[in-house]
Amino acid sequence: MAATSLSPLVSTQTLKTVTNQTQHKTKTNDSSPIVSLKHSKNLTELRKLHSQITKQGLIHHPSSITKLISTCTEMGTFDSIIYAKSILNQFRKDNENDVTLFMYNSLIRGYSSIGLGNEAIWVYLEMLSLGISPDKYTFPFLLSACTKISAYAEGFQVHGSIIKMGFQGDVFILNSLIHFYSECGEIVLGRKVFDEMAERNVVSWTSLICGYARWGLAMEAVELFFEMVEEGTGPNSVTMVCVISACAKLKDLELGERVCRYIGELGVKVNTSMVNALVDMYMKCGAFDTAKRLFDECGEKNLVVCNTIMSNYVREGMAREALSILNETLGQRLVPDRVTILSTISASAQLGSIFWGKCCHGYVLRNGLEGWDSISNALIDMYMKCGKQEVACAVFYRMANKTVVSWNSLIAGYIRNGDVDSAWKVFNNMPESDLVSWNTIISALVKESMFKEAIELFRMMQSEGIKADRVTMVSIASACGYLGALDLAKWIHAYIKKNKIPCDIRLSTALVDMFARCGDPSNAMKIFNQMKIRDVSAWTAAIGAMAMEGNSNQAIELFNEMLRQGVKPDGVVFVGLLTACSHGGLVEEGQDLFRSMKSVHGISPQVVHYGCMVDVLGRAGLLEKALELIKSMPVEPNDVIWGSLLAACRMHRNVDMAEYAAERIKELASERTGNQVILSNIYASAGKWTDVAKVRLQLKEKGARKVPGSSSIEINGEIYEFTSGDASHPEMINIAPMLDEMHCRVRAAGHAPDLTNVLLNVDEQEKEYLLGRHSEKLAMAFGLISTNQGMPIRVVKNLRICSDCHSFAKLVSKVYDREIIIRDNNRFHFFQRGVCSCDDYW
DNA sequence: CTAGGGTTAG
Repeated sequence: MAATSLSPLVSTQTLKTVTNQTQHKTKTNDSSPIVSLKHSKNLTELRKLHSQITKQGLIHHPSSITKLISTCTEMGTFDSIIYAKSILNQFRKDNENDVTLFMYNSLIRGYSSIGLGNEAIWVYLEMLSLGISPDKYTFPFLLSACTKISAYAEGFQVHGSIIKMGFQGDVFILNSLIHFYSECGEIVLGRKVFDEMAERNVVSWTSLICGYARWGLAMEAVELFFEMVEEGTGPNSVTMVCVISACAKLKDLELGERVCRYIGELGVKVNTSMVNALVDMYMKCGAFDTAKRLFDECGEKNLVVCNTIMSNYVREGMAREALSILNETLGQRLVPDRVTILSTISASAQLGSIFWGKCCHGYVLRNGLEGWDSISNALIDMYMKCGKQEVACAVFYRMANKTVVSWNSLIAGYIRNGDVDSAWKVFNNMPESDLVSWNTIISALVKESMFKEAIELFRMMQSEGIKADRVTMVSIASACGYLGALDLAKWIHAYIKKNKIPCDIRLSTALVDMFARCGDPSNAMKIFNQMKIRDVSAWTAAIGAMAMEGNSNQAIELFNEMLRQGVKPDGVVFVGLLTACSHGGLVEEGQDLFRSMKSVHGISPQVVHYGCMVDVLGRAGLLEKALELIKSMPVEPNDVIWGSLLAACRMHRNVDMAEYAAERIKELASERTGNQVILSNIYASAGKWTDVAKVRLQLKEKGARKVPGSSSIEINGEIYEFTSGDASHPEMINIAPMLDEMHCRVRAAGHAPDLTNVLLNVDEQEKEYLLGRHSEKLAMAFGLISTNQGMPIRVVKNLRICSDCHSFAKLVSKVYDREIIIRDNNRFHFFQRGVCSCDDYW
């Protein structure tokens, strides 16, 4: 008949005709126009048809309603499913006894397909209330609904009903159960269902493999795959996609290629999804070339594979490559979606390209993508990285649904742009902070040298119930290292062990560095020796530990061992090495190493390396040689280089060369004030007070002040800080008498104050007083009264120790029979029985 | 009933 040949895109006019023709048959005959409309994609037409027929009161047959409903639900759009529900509601009002199970099954499936799992469950409950029992088709739909909204409790109840109703032999239903449990993270329960199945098919295996892969049990997923193949179940392309993505997660290329051999052997159909999974795996395993080749080989690309390769490039920091893929995507006339744009925004952020960033933002606005929070979050990040704080804020404040990530991106952005105050304000005002928020702010404090505050925040974070991870601990270890607080260091190490925080190469390296800076090289080396993999940074930390201790030979030995193990040196490790040489006075070795940089390792020495060499030569008193080296530099020497020479001149009291170096610094019009301070020290040492006054005046004009000397000491886990001449310290009542006593006893032992270390041109008595109140002396005094005999005293000083404090500390160690350890900004000084480990050479 | 691409901190 004519009705059955209706095309899906039939005109309204035709519809009317057809409807009129078949009116009288509708009541009794199932072959109504509705049947042919099943393939219609047009809801408007369906609506018209439906209202027309109902207006005439013609449709009352349950099977016609059923077909109408299933037609709607198969369209799978939001509107069509809502419409199907309204048809059912209307029908039920008049003919409650005629509603069928099939109608409900259709609706449950429909709601589930558009993600409205809750509605699906409500429809199911309504069905039960009408006394209609579910059948074997109901449960997969229902479980899929529960899966979509992670309705664990409901799904669990459904499982109960399945058993009660005796459906536990149905493969379809059990597969849905496995899928449900796997998605909800209850992989053990999924496995149980799987194990108890009498017969399994590909979907059973695949669902479980996917579950394992999704929840980080990638190895189990791959093993299950091999088991499946062994048992004789052939994988399909879905299985392959899952297992390949598991290999990608494992970053195991060899395993991935082994898995891939089955594609050919078992004749699995290769589709675009599989190509995509393969490209992703090769990228994640670092085989960019293979991935790119595979990508290039599939002539017609789909959007997903373009997105895959792009996002991988972005993640690896290869923004240029990502943008070239975008070009190709557009060339294929593919329309970028929000994932494409997300990667493009990140690429723009990486390049700091405000041009690309603005293009993206425009595209987002034109296509109404700003409602996706991840897009807006990426925009905030991008504008921050391009230095456009105001625009980033504007995007942030326009967001209707800000997430933690939005707030975190804002905080990180402020910090990147040096506005720690704003970051702090945002952090305190955000509705809920997560681990990332805390890590961001803690690492910012460390960068700002606010170490005590960083540790305080770490403690606060724990009292808020947020568990630290290895990122937190890297920051905290580094803060502790700068504080030189050994007890805290040991506590941190124990904390990591106790809380089973996984120690990756970064954290281990941070711990090595921490113990090194806290003056515990043996613990530093213990951790270093336990490391399974060591990169250049790890070796550098260990070498630094030896350098700080003044154990230069061991530092060089470590370096040689590193080379033997095939680790390629970089510029940074040479800084540590050359520093070690200068501390140990190893001129020959330093020169050899310096030369080997270019000739053996192909590393061109940077300005900083020349600076180290000037130190090496200068500290050995080879001032002329140092000057020669500076003059031979291929690049223009900067203020740091001249500053090193200046420092050497100070040590060897060569005023003429010091003045020459100072002239060069002045020529460079440097903003750095440290050199001026050194210069004024030299003049002061030489007794040229008028010159000192001149330099200090220059400093004043620039608005700079000498960094106040400060020392810290850790007593019973508490860190006490002292600044030079600070009389207001709460502990001063106890410290002052102790200090007096120390001065008396030390003077009796032959100490004469070295007044040249005092800058200010004040009278002799005043100078002596100021010198006697240097921060390291205050800390030493406090250490003596707060610790028991036999306990070493550990002090950390922010500047280089002055020569008076150095000889003072030597005598204190002798008179009081105490081991005194002072870490200045350069190295460790171990004072024992009147001698220092640096041999008075620093 | 089963599948693939995504933002933030170090």
